[in-house]
Amino acid sequence: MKKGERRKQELLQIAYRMFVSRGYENTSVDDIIEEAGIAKGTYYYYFRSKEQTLEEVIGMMIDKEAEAARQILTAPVPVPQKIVGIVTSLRPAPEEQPIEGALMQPENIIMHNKIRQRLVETVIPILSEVVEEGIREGVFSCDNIRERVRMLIVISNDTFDERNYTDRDIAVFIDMTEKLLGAEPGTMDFIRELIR
Amino acid sequence: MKKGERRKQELLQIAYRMFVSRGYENTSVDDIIEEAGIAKGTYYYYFRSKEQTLEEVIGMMIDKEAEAARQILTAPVPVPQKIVGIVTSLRPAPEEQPIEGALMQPENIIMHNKIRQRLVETVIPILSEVVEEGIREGVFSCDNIRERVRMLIVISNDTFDERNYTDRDIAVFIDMTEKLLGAEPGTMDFIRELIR
DNA sequence: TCCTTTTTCGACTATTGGTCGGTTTTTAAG
DNA sequence: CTTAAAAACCGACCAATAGTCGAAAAAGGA
Repeated sequence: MKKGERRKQELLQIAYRMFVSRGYENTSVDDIIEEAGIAKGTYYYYFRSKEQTLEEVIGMMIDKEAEAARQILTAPVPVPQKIVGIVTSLRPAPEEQPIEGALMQPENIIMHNKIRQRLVETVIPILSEVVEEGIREGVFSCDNIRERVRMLIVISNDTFDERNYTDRDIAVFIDMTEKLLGAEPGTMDFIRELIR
Repeated sequence: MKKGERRKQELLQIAYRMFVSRGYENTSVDDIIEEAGIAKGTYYYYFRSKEQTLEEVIGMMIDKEAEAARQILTAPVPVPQKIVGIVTSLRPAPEEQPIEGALMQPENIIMHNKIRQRLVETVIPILSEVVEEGIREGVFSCDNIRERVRMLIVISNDTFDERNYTDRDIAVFIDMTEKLLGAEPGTMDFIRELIR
């Protein structure tokens, strides 16, 4: 009765590895079952479809990211650093599986989008807490926190994810982050150091 | 020698209609050739692949959007209105083919992304001109125009595309647009009227 | 042991994007 | 008009792929 659970975890791990390294589209169910050494029927005993597998794999990833974010939440660092720390941790599995050259960016839009979508929803509340902390401390000053946090995530994603950003992109990002949260000019300048 | 060109345009039109109404993924090459009344070989005489068809279809759409944007560029309306006019025209084929309920949003990520990507590149220069015009007029005041314009497009897309936005989303969007371009508070308030 | 439930198997199906050799139609030159 | 090359077209065929299904093996009690 628990052998099944182990099997499922095993399949999830294999699928995770293959999805991340070769992309969701470029991984066939046959690939997965070959790697796992099982038959087609067994795979579909555990998953309703290939997409459901992706959904569960993403769930795993999200959980990990969220936990990392919550970790930062209680860390003894200044609020602006917390913000940036959480936001920059949103890049899906950067150190995890940077196998090969271009694997997470080009055609893997489906997975990428699904991750981003669910990540946003997960991280908004966490990030909102940090912003509220900053407001209490007087570092930030703004209303509509959740909406602003969402926008922060969006512009961060677009600026840094899968794309060559210039110094000017960074400058605008810093400027807008400060204005988004109502921080004093210069508050977020330290971002420049972190990136490069 | 021009019969071929007509055929190709016809196929492009059919593909466009089907991609938009049923989604790229949910449209098979067989669907297209059946609708067109031609054989498989003929289709592949005109297109290297299904994806190339999508690419060309998107090209058509982009051209239309870009022309509409350029139209607004020379229209006799205040600069802020121009900005909003162009930005809100970016939603791909809203009035064109709103067939069925959820057709452009759910799983059509691939097409959606490709459109967005190429649209951004096309519209940035046009929108930048408008912003420069606004700067000359004294309505706006900012540097790094292209980067800011890009960000404007991004936040606009995220706020209004495929998602339920609240009054607070709009408030934040207006606020950030003004700050992004260095406009006086209130300059962009008219957006509220346009939307609703 | 015997019956039930869980797990596994792999042959089979349907759909899909794409290929290929050959046939018909157009075009234009002689 | 004849004819040969070029353009356009055809549809059978192929390979890959997600997903199905009935049955067989394992595992678990009673």
